[in-house]
Amino acid sequence: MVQIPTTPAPPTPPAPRPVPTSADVARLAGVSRATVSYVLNNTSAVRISEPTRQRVHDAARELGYVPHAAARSLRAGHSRMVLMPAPAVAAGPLYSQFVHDLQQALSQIGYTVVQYGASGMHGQEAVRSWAELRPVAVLVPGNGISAEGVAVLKRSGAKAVVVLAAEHVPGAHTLILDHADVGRLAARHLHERGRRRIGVVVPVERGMDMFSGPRLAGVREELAGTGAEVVALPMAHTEESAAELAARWPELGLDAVFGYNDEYALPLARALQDRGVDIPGDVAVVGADDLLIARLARPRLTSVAIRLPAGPALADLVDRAVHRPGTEAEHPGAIQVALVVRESS
Amino acid sequence: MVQIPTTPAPPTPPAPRPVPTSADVARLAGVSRATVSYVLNNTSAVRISEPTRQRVHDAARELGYVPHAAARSLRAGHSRMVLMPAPAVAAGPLYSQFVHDLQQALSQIGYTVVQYGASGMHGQEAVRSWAELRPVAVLVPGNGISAEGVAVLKRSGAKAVVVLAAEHVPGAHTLILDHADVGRLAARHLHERGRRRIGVVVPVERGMDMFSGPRLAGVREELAGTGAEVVALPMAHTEESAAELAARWPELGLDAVFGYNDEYALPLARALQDRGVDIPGDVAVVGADDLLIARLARPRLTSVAIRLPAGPALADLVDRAVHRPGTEAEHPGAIQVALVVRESS
DNA sequence: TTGAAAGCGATACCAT
DNA sequence: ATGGTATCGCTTTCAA
Repeated sequence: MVQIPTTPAPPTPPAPRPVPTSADVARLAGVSRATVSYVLNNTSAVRISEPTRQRVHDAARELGYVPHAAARSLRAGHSRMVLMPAPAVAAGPLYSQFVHDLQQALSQIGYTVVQYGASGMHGQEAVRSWAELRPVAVLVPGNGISAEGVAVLKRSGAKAVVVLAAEHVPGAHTLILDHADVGRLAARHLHERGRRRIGVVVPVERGMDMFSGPRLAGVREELAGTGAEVVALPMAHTEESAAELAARWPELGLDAVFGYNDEYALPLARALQDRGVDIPGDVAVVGADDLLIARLARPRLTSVAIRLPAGPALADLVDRAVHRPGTEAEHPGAIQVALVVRESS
Repeated sequence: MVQIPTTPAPPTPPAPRPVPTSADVARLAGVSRATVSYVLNNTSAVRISEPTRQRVHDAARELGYVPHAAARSLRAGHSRMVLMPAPAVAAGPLYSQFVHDLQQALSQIGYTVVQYGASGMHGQEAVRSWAELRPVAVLVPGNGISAEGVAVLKRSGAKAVVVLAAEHVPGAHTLILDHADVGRLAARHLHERGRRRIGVVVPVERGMDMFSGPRLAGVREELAGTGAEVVALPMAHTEESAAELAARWPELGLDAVFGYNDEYALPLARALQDRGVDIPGDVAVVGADDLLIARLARPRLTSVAIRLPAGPALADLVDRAVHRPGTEAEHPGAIQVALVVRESS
């Protein structure tokens, strides 16, 4: 038998029938692509006869036609996409709720929220990958963007850049949230209650240092010069890690602890109680984020509440910024941070 | 002065300098668009002289050029985007961690995960809006998609559709997770412990019924014909709602409660204890999701653990499906659901 | 080594 | 009432 060498007999894989385009619909309906576009978009500026409409709709349904968003927005020159880079750390309850509310609110007014998970990129590289998607607005949670980054986004067509950061970022609508304030508030409170050797939980989970760093720094800053001592306490978000830390308590000799977070403070408080430490008698405990679990603990946990902006308000800010690209430096104001004193301190 | 009538003097709005394109870069560098593409993509099939490279790079930097992802993937005919519709409800800790891990794992192997927040759409309408983005794979958490939906996605170019649902969805890789099983497991356990009047917390938050319905049904089903009674207990995720429910306890006369979730079970357990109810003496409590807080409660909370697939494993499944579009009906198997007995029951 | 040009899919102007 | 066609930004043959 003779093998034909030139044509290696293409194995003809399952023949993945190509994705239908508007041209296919037009062909099947016996009309032009323009007509297809008119019909499917209900263009009011042009009248299409009812029979034609029907034929187009039938053809589209038969082929299972779905328009191509990229092609559409390429042609249109804009999109209604609001991009939020997904955080490097698994979202806590506070942030999950925040994103969810914002998403709802933005959907209401016609935007599409996209959480973009591009882990492993940093700084300008990350910013550029966001800009490639040409979002109409970008909402950055955390200090991951600089003034230059904002400029890149703006030049790429973003009408609004909203940043949640400790300091104002030029060109962006900055929601000021300085995690050092959280630490300061907790430290001041503990100091006022007469505590002088204060531990600060520092999560060992990587990516968390973005928040834990400033919080610890805030505590240190607040207590500088008061004679009070500050001890950093590395801890993982597990029962075991909390138990180990509690086991070392006698040698640490602390009379208070800022637990970074309600989610870290609580396991530690539990572990301490299990070893016979009285809260707040022997050790005062303060958490943060004011989660529901803080209220469920016994004693109820004192916590630093962070009042993130409500979804509709933030959505409205984005919407206004999109319509008035001029108002760049509008300061939406600082985020409220407040101590909620309960029984643990 | 003579006005040229054909040009109606475009009002020239604030002149938002148009977004620079590769053509602009080419112009500034004095080369063709092709050369720009070669240089910026480091095309190996073609050699560009070092001086030219430099000029192109300089021009790109000067203009702040960022490539247009939509145009790129339109031309390429494919993308590496894995789309996950954002759930209608704020994500709990279990799901947040799951998404985060999966995102990390997919990023490792070159995919981009996008959580798409298109609230307010349902069924086929929602599916079509996902298909418009032409993702290479779609991962649907929950029963929000049918066999027809999968077909639409596949026809739109999706190589893999992974579904987390109670029943196998034809055409998709289905990870079977029947929330009724969660209810069944809890119910069986409580019945074995001799409980006969069993309450089931049903979250009032909207969107939650997607999971609470099956869980309640599972409890009912498991106890059908045993003579045990089942009482649905509407409750919000707040301390107050839990307290109200606890206040009605005497008239309810229940000896056990399945709390839907650790996050609902715990506030209720607390409220009951506050009213002098002994756990598990008077009332047995079972939660679900096996969160850390279940272990922190006193007594420690019995919980139904749901072992979601690990990020890397699932990422690998997606990757294989993308490369072998044929293996459509591969069953990744059911998700493990297991009771973790602690002290509350 | 570089450039001209075709085309990806959809839309909107201008004719017919 | 429809159709032809230029265009959006980019990649990639094919020629030069």
